[in-house]
Amino acid sequence: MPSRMRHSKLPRTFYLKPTLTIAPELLGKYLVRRTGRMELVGKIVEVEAYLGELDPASHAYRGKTKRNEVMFWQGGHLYVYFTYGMHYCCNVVTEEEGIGRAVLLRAVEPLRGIDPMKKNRGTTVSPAHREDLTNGPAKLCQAFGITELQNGADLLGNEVFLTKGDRVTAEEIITTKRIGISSGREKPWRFFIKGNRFVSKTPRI
DNA sequence: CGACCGATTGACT
DNA sequence: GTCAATCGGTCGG
Repeated sequence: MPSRMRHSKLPRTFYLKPTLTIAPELLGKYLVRRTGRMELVGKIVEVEAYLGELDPASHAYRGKTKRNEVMFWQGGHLYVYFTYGMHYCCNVVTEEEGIGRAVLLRAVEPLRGIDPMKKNRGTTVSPAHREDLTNGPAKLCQAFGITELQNGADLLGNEVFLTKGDRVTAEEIITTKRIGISSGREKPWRFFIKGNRFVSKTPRI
């Protein structure tokens, strides 16, 4: 595929579909982060869907609050939250305005800007293990310089956005239960690319 | 207001 | 395998 196709920004309509349709479609898409002259790019390899009022594990389960209000914006915005007193995680907001649903980005494969990603992650990252840069939701936010300042960012803007990326076939997609939650455990709403070494570690169930 | 805990990570036994 | 870090959100009193 020509590079200009892979790097064409996803349109608003992509984000307005049902969340469980969008989640697996996000696999293979490129996450692009621009800061000044720097451009960081990673291919999305693992995601989880959070279905608002239908989902006790979702921040939006009990309705809109100051913290989760971005989840209720129109699809195609970035919802960033702070957790464990030290980590940020980012989500792609989905569906129409007023519906509190989103897809958590759990892991990406670094494609461009590896050195600045290493710098953002700090010296604890071994150079021998490139996957340690972005194989977890908080790791990828740190590597991409995503913080509360990017909460509410429009994915049709130029600060952070998604592009068409690489084609991923249905046969390459594995569906499992979600990770690290205490309610809604049974829902098979985690999706990742089979065999990709940048997928986060799966704990025993 | 106090207590509990989290869509995690990294260090350590 | 276990566990501390570290603080905002949430809920009960």
